[in-house]
Amino acid sequence: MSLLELQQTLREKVLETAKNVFNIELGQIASEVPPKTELGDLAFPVSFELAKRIKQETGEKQNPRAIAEQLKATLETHEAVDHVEVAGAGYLNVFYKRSKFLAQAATPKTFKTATENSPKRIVEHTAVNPNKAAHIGHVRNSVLGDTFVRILRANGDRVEVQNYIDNTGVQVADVVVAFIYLEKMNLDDIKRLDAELAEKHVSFDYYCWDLYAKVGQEYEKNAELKAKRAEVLHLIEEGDNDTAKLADYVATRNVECLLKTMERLGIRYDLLPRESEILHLKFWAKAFEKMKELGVIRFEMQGKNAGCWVMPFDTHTGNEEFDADKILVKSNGIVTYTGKDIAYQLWKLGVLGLDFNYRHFCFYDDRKEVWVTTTEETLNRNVPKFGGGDTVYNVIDTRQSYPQDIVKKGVSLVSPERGEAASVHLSYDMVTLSPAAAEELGFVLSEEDKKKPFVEMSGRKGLGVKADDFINLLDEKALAEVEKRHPDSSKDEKHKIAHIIAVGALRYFLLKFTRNTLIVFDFKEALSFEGETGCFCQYSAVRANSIFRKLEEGGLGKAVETISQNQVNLSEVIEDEVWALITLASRLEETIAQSVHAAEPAIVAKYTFNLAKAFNLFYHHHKILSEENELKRSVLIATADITRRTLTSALNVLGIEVPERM
RNA sequence: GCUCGCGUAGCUCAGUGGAUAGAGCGUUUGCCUCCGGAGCAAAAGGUCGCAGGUUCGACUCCUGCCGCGAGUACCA
Repeated sequence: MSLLELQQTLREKVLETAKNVFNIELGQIASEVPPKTELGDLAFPVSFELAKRIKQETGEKQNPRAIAEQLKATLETHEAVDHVEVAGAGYLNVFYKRSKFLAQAATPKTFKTATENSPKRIVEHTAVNPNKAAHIGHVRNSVLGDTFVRILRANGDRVEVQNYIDNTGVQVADVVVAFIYLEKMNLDDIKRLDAELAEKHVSFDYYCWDLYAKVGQEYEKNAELKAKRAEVLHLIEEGDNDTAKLADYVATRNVECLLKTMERLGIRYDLLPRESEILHLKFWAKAFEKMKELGVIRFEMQGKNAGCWVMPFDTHTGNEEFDADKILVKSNGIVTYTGKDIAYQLWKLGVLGLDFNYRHFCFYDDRKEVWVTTTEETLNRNVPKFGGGDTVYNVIDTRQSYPQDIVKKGVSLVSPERGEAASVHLSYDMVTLSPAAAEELGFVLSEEDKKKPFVEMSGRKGLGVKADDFINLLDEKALAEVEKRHPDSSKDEKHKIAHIIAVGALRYFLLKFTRNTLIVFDFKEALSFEGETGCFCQYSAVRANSIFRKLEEGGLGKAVETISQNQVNLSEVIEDEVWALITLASRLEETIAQSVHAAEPAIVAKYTFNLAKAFNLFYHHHKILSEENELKRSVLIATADITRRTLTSALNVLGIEVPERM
């Protein structure tokens, strides 16, 4: 029986007793982990609630402690429970049978795995405009999304990962304007440039990063150039012309670069849905039709929105300056981004009534395939079934909460049976720079900016820490540390270890903050390998593993056997501190469930760190291999094994590997 | 104006209505006769923005206020 199941059984026992003894239907009751091991393993603060209910229903006043005493007996009948104590004003504290618990935990367990019938979750994340290199703010999105994907999988769900490519938007148009009018290049020139850059080991997306910043500055002083943007955008949207072909090349190359960057962090995708297909396959027309039919949107005959199709939004109150309704189709007949997004979301949920066509985009090194949408009918019959999620999670920053609310509402009006709950905006706050960090990067700040607590990163200004630059910095720093400790390892080995550490540092740094915390990026903190870091967690696991390298052959098996044969005697040997570690290490499954429920990856990150910390404490207090009492030694070995397995699993859920040594 | 988020130790942040509010960093002081010091231990540090309310019990829920941020485009 898993810990979760045990908790549920005990909860039900309490409910049952409340009904039988006091004739009270409690519905849901809370259980909690007591603040200290000495206080037990599971607590029910249920007697307070019961006392109130009894008074309400019978007028009889009962002491919560007396109520707890009566509940105590039934819980103690459970085979996994050692004893129950009534504490404080009426807490019901349950103590598990330590030996039985340990014997069971000593056998390795795996996560639930998804089957074809498991609910399908679609997670859309990354969605960097394909016109430049990704910066650290984009990485927060991807790491959050990717980690949530891993959390869902560990929870036994079926997951599809999408990275939306806005290949026909203004940001791509800006870079295309720059190529054509500033650099005076055509498609062949760009291809030549691309080859030259490759020789110089300059990434195409880095070149575009600078170009994008350059065109942003040019717009400021050149109105004529800025006018080109609308013209270029129109040509790109229309498709089937030289400008659109050039734009497609630029966007595709940037996507290729992006996928490489993300692969360095262990982040992968199943499908790249592109805006160009949403346009050309007329997804919007279909959604528009449905929305009109169902009366979800209305055509404004008068007022300032005359000639537009709008969706009423009643939770906001408008005034002269701001409108409460959201325009989906402009008076010139052009659909807004939010409109297109509703169509895309309907497709993700499988209720649009249209589908994309798909073609191969690329393979990862292990031959896992990435697909991209296309307009042409595909001959390939082995295309996976994309879309049609039971739940769709959109990882998008919090500034887009309003349009996301509109999308959610629009979709639920078109498909009430799916409702608003099927669309989840997994929102998060920005990664910004401290003014000092921005100046460190060589940016000249205005006096106004200098006074601010943080400066927003801006691709348009070229202000930001590029993802690859930062990963390189972490790689270098980690390599220097590895050199110090393992000068004799091979060069490949050292690089490999350094990179695992670098990825751990970056991912953990971005995951330890809860989603709605604004991160002010600090180089020193983000580059740290000490304290609450990924490295700390990896280090604990590596040390745990090194115990088992030194343990005699078959030592672990022998320890487990000793434990299962001596269950009765174990209780004396399992002291509180060791027991605290065993129970903590048994809570990964529960933590993952919580994390899914709250859509909050930071919960798993915090858990992992706490487990690593608890292991270090254990490690310093016990000499495991030299322990002379065989029974105690077995307990220590089993505890270390449970911990390292859980720690490794938890880190993997965070997308962090455990190196052989470090 | 309205909507949403935030305000907790010097700094950066955790904290499903429950027991004495916790970490990391920083500061001070200890710990390698070793299964790895990228570590461990101890000390100092708090009016949980303010004021009411609900509750047996509030950092947590409700109301009002103060401060900060974001959104509120016929941009994407």
